[in-house]
Amino acid sequence: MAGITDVARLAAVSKATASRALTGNGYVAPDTRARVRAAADELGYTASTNAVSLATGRTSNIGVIMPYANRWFFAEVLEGIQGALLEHGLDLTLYDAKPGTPGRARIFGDFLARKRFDGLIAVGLEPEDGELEMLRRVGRPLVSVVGLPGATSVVAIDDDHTARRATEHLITLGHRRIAFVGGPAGEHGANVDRQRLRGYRASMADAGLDELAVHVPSAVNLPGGYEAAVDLLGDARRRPTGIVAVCDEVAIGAIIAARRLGIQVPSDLSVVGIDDHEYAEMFSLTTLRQVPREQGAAAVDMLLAQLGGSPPPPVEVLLTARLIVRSSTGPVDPQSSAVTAGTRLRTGW
Amino acid sequence: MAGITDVARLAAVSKATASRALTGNGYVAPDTRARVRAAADELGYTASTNAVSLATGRTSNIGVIMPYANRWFFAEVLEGIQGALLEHGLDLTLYDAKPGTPGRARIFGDFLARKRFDGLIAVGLEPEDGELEMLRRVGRPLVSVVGLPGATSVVAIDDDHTARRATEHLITLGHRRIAFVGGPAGEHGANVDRQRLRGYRASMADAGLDELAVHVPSAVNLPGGYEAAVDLLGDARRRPTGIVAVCDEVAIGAIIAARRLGIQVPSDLSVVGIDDHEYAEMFSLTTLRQVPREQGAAAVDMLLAQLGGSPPPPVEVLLTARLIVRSSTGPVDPQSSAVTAGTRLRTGW
DNA sequence: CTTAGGCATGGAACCGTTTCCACATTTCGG
DNA sequence: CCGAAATGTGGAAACGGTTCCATGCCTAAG
Repeated sequence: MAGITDVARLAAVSKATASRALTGNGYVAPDTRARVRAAADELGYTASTNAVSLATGRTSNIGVIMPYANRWFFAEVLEGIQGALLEHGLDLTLYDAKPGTPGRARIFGDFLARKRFDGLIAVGLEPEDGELEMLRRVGRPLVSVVGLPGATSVVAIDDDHTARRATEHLITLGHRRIAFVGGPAGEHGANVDRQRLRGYRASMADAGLDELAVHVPSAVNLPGGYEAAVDLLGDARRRPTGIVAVCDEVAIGAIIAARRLGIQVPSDLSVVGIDDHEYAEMFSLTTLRQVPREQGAAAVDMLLAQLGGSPPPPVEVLLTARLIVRSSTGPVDPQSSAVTAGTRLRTGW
Repeated sequence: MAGITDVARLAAVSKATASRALTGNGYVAPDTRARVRAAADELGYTASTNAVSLATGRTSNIGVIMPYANRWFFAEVLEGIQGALLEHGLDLTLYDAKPGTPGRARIFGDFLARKRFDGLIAVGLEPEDGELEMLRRVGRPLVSVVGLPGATSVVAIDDDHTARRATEHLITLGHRRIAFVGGPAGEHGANVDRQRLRGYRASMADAGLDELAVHVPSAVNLPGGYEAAVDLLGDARRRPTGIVAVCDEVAIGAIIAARRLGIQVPSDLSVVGIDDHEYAEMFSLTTLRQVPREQGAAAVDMLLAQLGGSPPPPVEVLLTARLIVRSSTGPVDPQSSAVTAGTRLRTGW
């Protein structure tokens, strides 16, 4: 492998000059620079990142820590981050810190301590124990996408408000019996889900519908939404006319459940989600669109700003989700409450 | 930040001894080692990875390059790799090389050339132009999960064989009109998809059913499968009794389409997929299970083996997919071919 | 009782850059 | 025309580790 010494020799200059010519720091005569460049090209020279980092103290690498890499939101954010970093010529090191695993402890204990990065982006991280403190102790700029509220600069949508708008959308359409499907049972579960639930409750309360508010917890994915909806919709007497789902996957699960139970969407049941998942269109799902990819890119921008200037006070960027009306929601049908068809699960598809 | 010099001073030994004590290379008296360890702990010492890499030539980092990070297969493989690396204390740098993007060119041109890793895992990579040559020129051990056949060590399932078994499963159940849904139109599309199509065709030919073989191309995802199946199933006369889908997502799309068209699964239509996607169970999908997570872990093992000893000849590890029979497939129903219900799309859900 | 070899340690070179500092040469305002 | 500032270059010192080599001691084999 050709080193800068080789380049310098070939260009007949000193290492120092070669370095200046290639990095652009300091004075170099134009033709000298050209000669060095040519030599570098000829030798196929690429600076050793390790040596550069050691000398400058700057890795050109950003760490990304998230609890999952295989869920829609996280995967999309990851792609957004990756794309933005790519443009800046920065590498990305991924830390997949699954809650409650021994691996997670190692990540916080060992991996982060290596400081292989100039800055860190935490996505949807809900710190346990002393994890927040450990993040802090790393001593690198930290930006988060969802989560770590107050502790760092954050980019996210306003989950409370978004759930409110989803609920209001149904209320405006005349719905009163509106259930919230998905998310945490009790005090557990992700912050995001709890906030959305809170937004739903607030919205119901504002409309004087406290009494009718119902929360059906579920796993936050398609099968979870399906099962919860089967439960909820199976009993015709407590069946709502509208469902606010904690996210699109749950909403789609609910739609599939409704379909299986012979309940027509939207004439018998309106369903609204949050996300605008890649499947939303296929299921004609009305939803509040967020674009995780943009959130990832925004986080990169914020981080880079911090890497440049002095650390700004923690900033909170709240993006607004846009309501995308498709045909999973509609006005409440005065007839529909009489419908009793399909209360029993049919078997098979 | 405490350096090894500080540790050495505190433990009253030389840098050399401190290094040996901490890395475990070379002779160190037990009590000296203990003293150094204690000093390191007290100072909260963590070796600078850059300095270590520079001195040893070993980054403790593995690069992973894949065209997508947000598709089921890729995300699962990624988690498998991450988990395995975590156990070995290795970091993971992710390169998301989307086909045909300018970013991809930069990744191959600049990013990989930095050699920030000891080895590289390519997942489902289909090299364009001189990309294979560029990968080679990086000069680091390379293992791939799916793709790069022959060029490197590979771990994958035998797609041809797997599709064959899926097809044979339906044939054994008495099906004759079996269509293949999903994948490439013409010569384009992913290698994997082409191989599966080939396996299907071969199996049909073996059973003397060449004439009945039908391929309906589609985007390789849920909506793609849905649309293709609506087309295929819409016309009762050319409707098959069985569908082999290129993957589970497409299969599920087809099941949803069938359901929407009023076609009963499995009595009117059997559907078999490949993957055992996380949604497969919910849809009672019969499928050939592959476990991408294991493939990722296996790739890590192979790579680590290469990093240790001398490079072995390219090895091909073909995993066997297991047939998981659920209730989306069943014996062909002699009555069912007479069924004509639901040929027209109903609107709404 | 030698002496070869294992054990334990420290000094110094080295990994491949960047950058500080010193020095020389221009350029330019006054 | 002169001195200061700007420009251009090279030597050498970092950056923070690992490892080669030399040294000295101790043990055990011959």
